[in-house]
Amino acid sequence: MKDVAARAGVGLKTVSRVVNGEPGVTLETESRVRAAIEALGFRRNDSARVLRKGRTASIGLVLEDLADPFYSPLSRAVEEVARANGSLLFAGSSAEVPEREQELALALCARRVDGLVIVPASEDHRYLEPEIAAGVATVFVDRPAGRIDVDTVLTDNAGGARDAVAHLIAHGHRAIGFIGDTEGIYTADERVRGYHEAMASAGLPVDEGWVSMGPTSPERVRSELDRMLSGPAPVTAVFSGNNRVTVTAVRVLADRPDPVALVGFDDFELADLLRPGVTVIAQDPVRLGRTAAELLFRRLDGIAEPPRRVELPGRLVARGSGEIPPPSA
Amino acid sequence: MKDVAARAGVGLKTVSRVVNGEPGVTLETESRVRAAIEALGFRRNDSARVLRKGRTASIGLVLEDLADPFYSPLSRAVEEVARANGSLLFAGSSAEVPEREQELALALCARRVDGLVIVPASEDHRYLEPEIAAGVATVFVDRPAGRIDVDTVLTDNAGGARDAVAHLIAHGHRAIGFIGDTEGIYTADERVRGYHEAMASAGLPVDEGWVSMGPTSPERVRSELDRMLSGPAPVTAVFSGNNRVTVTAVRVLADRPDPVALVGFDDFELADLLRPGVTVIAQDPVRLGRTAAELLFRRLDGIAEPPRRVELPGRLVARGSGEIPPPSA
DNA sequence: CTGAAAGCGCTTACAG
DNA sequence: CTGAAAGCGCTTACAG
Repeated sequence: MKDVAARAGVGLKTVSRVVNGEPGVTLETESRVRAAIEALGFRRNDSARVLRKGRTASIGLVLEDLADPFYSPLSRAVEEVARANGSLLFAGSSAEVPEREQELALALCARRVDGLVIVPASEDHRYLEPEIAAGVATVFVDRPAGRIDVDTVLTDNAGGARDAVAHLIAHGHRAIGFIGDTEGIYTADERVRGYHEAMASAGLPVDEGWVSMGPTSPERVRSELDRMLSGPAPVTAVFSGNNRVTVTAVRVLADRPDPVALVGFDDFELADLLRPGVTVIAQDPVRLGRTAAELLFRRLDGIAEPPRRVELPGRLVARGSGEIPPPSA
Repeated sequence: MKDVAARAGVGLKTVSRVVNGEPGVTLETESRVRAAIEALGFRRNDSARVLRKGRTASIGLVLEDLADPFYSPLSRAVEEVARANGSLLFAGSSAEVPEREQELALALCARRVDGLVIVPASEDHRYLEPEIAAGVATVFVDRPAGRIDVDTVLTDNAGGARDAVAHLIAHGHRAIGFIGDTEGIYTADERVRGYHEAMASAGLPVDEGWVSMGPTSPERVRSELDRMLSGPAPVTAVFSGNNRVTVTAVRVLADRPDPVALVGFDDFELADLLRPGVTVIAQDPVRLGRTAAELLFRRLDGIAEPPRRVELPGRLVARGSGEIPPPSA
């Protein structure tokens, strides 16, 4: 910038004015400056700009896995809102490792992102308190924050799970299995809670072998399903706790001679093309992401109100697999 | 930092040393500095650091759509390599709009990203020349750059398309339709080229109604398929040009009374669970992303060699739909 | 082991 | 309409 000013024979401030399109520069001066910029291949350095201005016009997104079919539309929605607000997006995957979430979030804060959208992997977010106090707008999405009070956007997981299980009960099932994600993950805990509530409110007992929480690896899901479907108190229907479990469940059930009812949490592409179509509780990842990002930019616009908690409903989509009656019926 | 130094009663440089874990500080001094950092809630500002150091330890990724099931694993792979190299990732979607690609890429350069991984939406990338000259490492992936010579990582699209069509020919088909993406998109053009080459090398004529290029919207794909399957020279097999076309094609063919052979470019989840399973030419988006990012960091490590062009093979995965014989056979 | 000075490339507040 | 000075928060190169 100094070189440009020298070459154009003007002051630094004048170059700054031209680069930023500010008024108060003669057309002739401006064209001289532009020529110098061109000749020198000048490119403004936004880092220096940031240092003076405070705002970086960038936000950070920390989630579990950028490649997950549930989170990638959520990311895209956050990106769109950022774009509409003139911001760029940093994105990082925690891979469900608490230390990695923290490392990412703090690295983004050190870059002075204006705000942070977080799908947490950890349970204690007090490490963010100094950042929030320093003005970093923060919104949690899909799962709540731990030990701090911030804006949060969630799906009604327990409600969705209740609907799923009630649907199976309405179709005549009494022995219903649940295969969920690892205990401690908020959504997993909420969904198993919804399962128990629905069974209880229908007056149905739950055999201890019917509920299985753990990693969503195909191996585990397959063996747990096989166990539930045979054994002393076999289930006649299965509620799968998320999209990855559902995909494996579909594979396993396809190999069995008798049809078994299935409802999955989370929708997925082609669910309607399988035979039978897969009945699901659909979340709306785009709306989750959009709502979270909009909340973030409201804060950045200076809206000061107590932290909000927004809960979006799940939606039951019946496609066939959830309407299969129990064998005896 | 100044405040911390004052409070600890040391020089600025000593604070810097403690913050950066550099040697040459007494344990006692260090603990005094740490206490001051704690008390003042000090957070290092990386923007200032960047201003001095040159490197920002961040790279940018510009692609078509972060939520696309093909690009989201590619993004994740780029992110992993960035992480392994201590870099953060900016990610942005061009939505196939050339101006948006350019706007994003230049905004990232203004933030002084160290490097750029680009899935281009435009055909002329000379706008990047000043940036590249200024030291921004740049790698193109999935589609080549236009009018500049840079590192590029591609799938062998024409080769994959030839394999797909040859496979259908080997199963007895002579009237084979192709539904591709919009003309002008590199991968679309390469795949239609492969289609024609395979037909030609088998000595088969191509009816002009058998090839259709355009948007991948379900409406267009459906109407074009219906047209190709009826009319004067109906096809007995279809080669679909990408994952979105394939998904619609599966839906359309499922509604038809007679089985029609189908091979799709790009693999997709659950392709094996459909009846029949869908035969595809599988690309490896993770490997594309990883290779591109590794090439980028090689450049950042100072490797100076002529731009490289890496081409990864596609892989035919036979699952049933591509092995359906023509009706007369 | 420690620190004062200069500077990275911009913008802000002010004066002309 | 234009510019010189100060400063954003760090690091570099040097001296003690």
